[in-house]
Amino acid sequence: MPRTEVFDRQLVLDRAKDVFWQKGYNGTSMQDLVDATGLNRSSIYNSFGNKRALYNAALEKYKDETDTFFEACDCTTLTGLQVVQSIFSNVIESIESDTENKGCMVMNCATELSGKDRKLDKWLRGSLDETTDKIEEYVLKGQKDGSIRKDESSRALADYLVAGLHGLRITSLSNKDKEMLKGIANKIVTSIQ
Amino acid sequence: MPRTEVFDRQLVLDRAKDVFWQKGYNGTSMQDLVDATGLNRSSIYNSFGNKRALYNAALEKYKDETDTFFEACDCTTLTGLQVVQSIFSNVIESIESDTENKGCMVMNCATELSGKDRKLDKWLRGSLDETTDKIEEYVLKGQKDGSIRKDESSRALADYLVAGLHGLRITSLSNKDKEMLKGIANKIVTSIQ
DNA sequence: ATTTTTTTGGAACGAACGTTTCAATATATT
DNA sequence: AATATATTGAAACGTTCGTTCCAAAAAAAT
Repeated sequence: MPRTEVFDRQLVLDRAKDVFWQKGYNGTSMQDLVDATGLNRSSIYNSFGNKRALYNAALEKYKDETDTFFEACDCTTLTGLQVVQSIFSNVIESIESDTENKGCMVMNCATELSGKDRKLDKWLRGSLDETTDKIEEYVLKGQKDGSIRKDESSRALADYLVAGLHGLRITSLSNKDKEMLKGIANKIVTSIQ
Repeated sequence: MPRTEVFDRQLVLDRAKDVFWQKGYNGTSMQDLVDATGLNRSSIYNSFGNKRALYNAALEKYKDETDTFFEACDCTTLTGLQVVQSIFSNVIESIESDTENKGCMVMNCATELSGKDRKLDKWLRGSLDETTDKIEEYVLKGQKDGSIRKDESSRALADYLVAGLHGLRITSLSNKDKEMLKGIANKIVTSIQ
């Protein structure tokens, strides 16, 4: 009996994600979202709740895609170290192609909104933990195959690598010199060998 | 002949800085600034121009204070490595005392506004270069006194250290576990020896 | 003390904000 | 085809936005 939504929910979320990603939460207006998604205001409110709920959904989608991105770097034929290396070089490539300087949406979220919303803070912490878990897997793999040093705990090395990825991304917002970025990444990766 | 300003310009800038630092540029309203500074709207516009000009002035003040903070870590009796170590431990202490999760105002600025304003982008790049210059001084000092490795260029090591500081700060927005942060910092510092 | 110049207080500006309302529309089900 | 139900379009909601205006107030210079 109901009339069904005429739009592609994932596509709309994707468009909303892009706007929030580029402009930030406070920098994005409802009108921006109407323009970007092509949806009417009512449809947005009816289908997603409000601005914040749409932001959360867009952020979640971003996170899912990042996870997929990371997983794509894993490959059974690679050593743990090589997986880590490929993550860093893929991040550098995505930095290079980020001509609008959007950066990482989760990091943007953390700098803009952390400490203001308990639930979001929890989400951010969970997101960081999940990313660290994923990286730790590759570290463990490397420690088993001998490509990564065993004198430091896999967790400590993963924490270090994740912080390194963060540092790389933030630095790249102000300086996109590829050789410099590759130098930083190389130094990070080398120090877990 | 003119009537003079009755407020302490530096104090007002300091209050404005705190608000922008905590809420971000887009998250701060003119009313917030009126409330925080105690100045009338007219006085703000008359003395600082507009919201953006006040933000720029507050950001500049923040940067100056950060530079002073870094310089305070330098001391003729310390080796270059020890200076770097003290910078990292001081940053961790300032992270610990940042209960509101304000983070670093320059990094907040970069994630929120980079890629949107040519002049600000240039400022951000200049700020990063200056910080890197400062750190490079300490690296050079360490390379001379033998506390820091000489097989890598002082610039490359400085780039790496600055990225590490960035990574540490971003990570701390989601996870304030001091032992973890100290572990990351220690690993960064160790890898320049 | 008067003049000159700038800052101040407070109201007001139009525009944009996030959100709500409601009638019109469209579609699965009956 | 008729009915029931959810989604749309468009206008409007009250609020807040950044900014401007202008008269009143104040202080240095005459």
